[in-house]
Amino acid sequence: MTADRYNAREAEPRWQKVWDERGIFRTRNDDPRPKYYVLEMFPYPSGRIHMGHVRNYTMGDVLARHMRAKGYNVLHPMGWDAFGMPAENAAMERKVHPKAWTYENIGTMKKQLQSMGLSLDWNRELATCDPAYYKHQQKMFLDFLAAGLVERRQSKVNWDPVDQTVLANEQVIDGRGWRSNALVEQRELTQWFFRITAYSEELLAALDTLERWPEKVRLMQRNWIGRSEGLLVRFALDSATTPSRETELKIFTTRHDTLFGARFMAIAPDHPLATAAARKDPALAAFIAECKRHGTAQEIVETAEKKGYDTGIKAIHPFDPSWKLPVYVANFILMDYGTGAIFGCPAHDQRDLDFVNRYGLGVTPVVCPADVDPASFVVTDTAYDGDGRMINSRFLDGMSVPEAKEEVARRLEGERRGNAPVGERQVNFRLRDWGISRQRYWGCPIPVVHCEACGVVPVPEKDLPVVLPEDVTFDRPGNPLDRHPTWKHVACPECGKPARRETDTMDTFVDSSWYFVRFTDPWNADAPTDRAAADAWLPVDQYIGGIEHAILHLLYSRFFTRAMRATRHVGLDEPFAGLFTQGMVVHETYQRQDGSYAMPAEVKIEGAADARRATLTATGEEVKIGSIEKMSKSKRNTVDPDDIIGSYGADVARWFMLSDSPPERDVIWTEEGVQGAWRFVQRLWRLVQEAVAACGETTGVAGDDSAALAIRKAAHRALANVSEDIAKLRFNRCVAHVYELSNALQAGLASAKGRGASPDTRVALREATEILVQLFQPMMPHLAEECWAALGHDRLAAEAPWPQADATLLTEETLTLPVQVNGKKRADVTVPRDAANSDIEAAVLQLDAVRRALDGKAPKKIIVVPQRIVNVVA
RNA sequence: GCCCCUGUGGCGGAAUGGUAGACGCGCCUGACUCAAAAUCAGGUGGCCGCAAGGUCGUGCUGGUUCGAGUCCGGCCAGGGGCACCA
Repeated sequence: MTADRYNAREAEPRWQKVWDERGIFRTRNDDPRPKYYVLEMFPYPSGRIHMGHVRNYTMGDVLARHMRAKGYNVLHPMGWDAFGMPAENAAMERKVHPKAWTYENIGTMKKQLQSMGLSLDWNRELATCDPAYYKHQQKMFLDFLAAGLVERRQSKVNWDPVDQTVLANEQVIDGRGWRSNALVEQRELTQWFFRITAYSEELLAALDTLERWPEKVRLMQRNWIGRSEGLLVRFALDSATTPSRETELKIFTTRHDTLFGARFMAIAPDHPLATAAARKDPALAAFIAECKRHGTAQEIVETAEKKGYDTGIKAIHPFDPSWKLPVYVANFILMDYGTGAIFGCPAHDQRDLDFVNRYGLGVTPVVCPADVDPASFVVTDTAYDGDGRMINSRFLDGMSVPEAKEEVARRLEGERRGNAPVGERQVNFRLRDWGISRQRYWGCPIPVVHCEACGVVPVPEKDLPVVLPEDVTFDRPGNPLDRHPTWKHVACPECGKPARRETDTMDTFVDSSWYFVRFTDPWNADAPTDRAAADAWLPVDQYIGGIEHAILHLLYSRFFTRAMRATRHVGLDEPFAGLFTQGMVVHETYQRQDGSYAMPAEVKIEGAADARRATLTATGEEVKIGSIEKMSKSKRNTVDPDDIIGSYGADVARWFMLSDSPPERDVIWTEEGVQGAWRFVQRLWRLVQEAVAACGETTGVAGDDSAALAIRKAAHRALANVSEDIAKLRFNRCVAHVYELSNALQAGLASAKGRGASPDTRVALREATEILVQLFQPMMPHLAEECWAALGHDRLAAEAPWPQADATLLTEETLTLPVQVNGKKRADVTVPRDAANSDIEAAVLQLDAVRRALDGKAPKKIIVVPQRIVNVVA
């Protein structure tokens, strides 16, 4: 064998240059072909790309190249999610300006992405930290403000009392600030909010229309929005016990059927009634302060031990004026949800039960399961939240849960106190408005001015963008914009008197909530969008990214698109018609004796299976092979894409990322896997050269010589399978089909060599080779160009139209059906494709295995599933 | 704590409710070679059997079905999200 090795290092940059020079991935908005918009979540420019990016962008690229071959005008852009905290952290730690750091990272990462051979239209590149981008974001903020979609109000933040700064949840570790180590407190600030809750109902309902979204993402969003139908109940307060003149406590409940099981009331630590009561009760004030002494993360609140403080206030049961319930301040009640107050029914809610067990408040079960005797039904440690009949509930006794809910709602609606009904049916959402204020420098400035005389004044459009000042310092914590000597001082746009700029910047989720729209006309200096371009390109046909964005980024983008519609920047509601969430890239970990981690590149692996051991290449020290985890800097189990591309080539990295694991699941990066991919690249190259040698420049249509027919069938079956699987993003199966075809082609070539190929076979072999190259072109585009050129083509493989599978080659004349007896496979039967069921049954009854099983008796039943299986029930 | 997902050979995985293990990795045998690597050909879930074949087998457990990896109930284990990481 004299075949050359395929030299990826030489070939890949060569083909990348050809693609670039011919501009074949540049997309025009006036192209008349049908559009297809494929987008991968744009990266944060953290420094270098990681394997997760390689996986994500390879998947999108396969789809983009495939759709291009299918004749679509494909939009496949790339940009940078360039604002965010890491740039400020770098500034503090390494004394480098966030802007310089960010753009340097972008430069590095762009080069890395380009070395992957992605079919991107780099002409549309954008960075969210560019004033040319955020100018339009500021304009939309003002439009949203005018449309009533922006509000300003108080909300809680994590406050570091030592650094005097606001902390992200990520910066709070075990309740302490990450730099100062001080105990974090909750603090109220006035902040800007986008009124996403104005669209709660719509965002929920429209989930049903997102048919090409994973069901689990829709479910997660549904739960996040959290619509619940319940009852608002106004409990009267015993005036003798209230701190000042409070007369009632409003609660929201979805379990009004259990009102007779009530044992206590609970209010949030920041509920106004709690604040009022604390003014007269120092111990309560201390308890509330204690509750605020941890961060704002919900996880912390809900996993904390359930604690309460009895305020001494009594609430009066709405159905019994003589029944008084104690009002507790409790650490597990959230002011953000409902009214920040509940009634506690321990028998049917686990949290309430834990609470009464701690404070000895007792339990009354009011819903009895169907199969339990009401007289003996008790609840002690486990609350019962199932269905049943009402007990211990006076006029509700004997009713079902829904009947009881209806009866309670009806009675309390009809009863009035003051001039309002005691009960009111209400739909409540868990979804909260989106707080976008950040007390940070490296973000999009919020374009408003605070004037003592005029209040909050929007920056006039002609003055946009409000540009970040560059002369800032990071020697101290806190917001550099706020302490900048001149930037915030500005004349009020309305009255001209000295005023102050807003120094908060926007949440970086705002930046990523509309970049996909901007890509449709990124050159537009006058407006955020060109309506014609945006409406023609959107929605994104296929969006691909990590599952970690299942809720926030995707929900915010859905809201933002609606807000842009309301302010006439786009004409649609849903930005992403198809969504795919890919899994993570994971790798083994290696740990030294001293517990520190070693990187895969530093380690040598020997042996197999149980005998595998790892040693440090440099010193020979043995390291422990640890669990497989998400690639991360802290575990040092990362593999640098540059190293892989440098030694094996981009095609190998791409191929391995697509092989084996289903794209929605995690993929384990292994050295063996990469080498397997590399060997396959070489094998394909040899195969194509052999095929060229065997078939020459043969063209024409193959006849049905039996060898030729077998090859053609294999090729067209692979073609049909790959076409179907790419469309469904089942790339691991595409890989398997390419392997199958190359196996079939290799066998075909070997026997053709032995016997001397007929003209028909030569034509079939050439056709199969061309199909093979086209099938892997989206996945390994450089190798495909090299092979395509070797096959004598002048045009690029990237520009070749997708071949059409010949349907007549996909069906067989006879079928071999498995035969089961009582559900267990015992034999096969081969029948003509269109055999009648009765003929199949007759053939099956002749089989030895079936006769043995029936032992002379007639079968009870024969089930023939056409084209599938036969089951004989003996 | 709440919400969501996943669990199949030695390993990654395949399987519209219809032959469990496609395809790959690894391993074994053979060819080529002085030898090794590379490459090529064949084999490869466990147990019993010379074989034909049988039998067990998709985290555990119960159910629906002619038939369950797939559907339903209960559990166990691992992972993702929880509103200021992106």
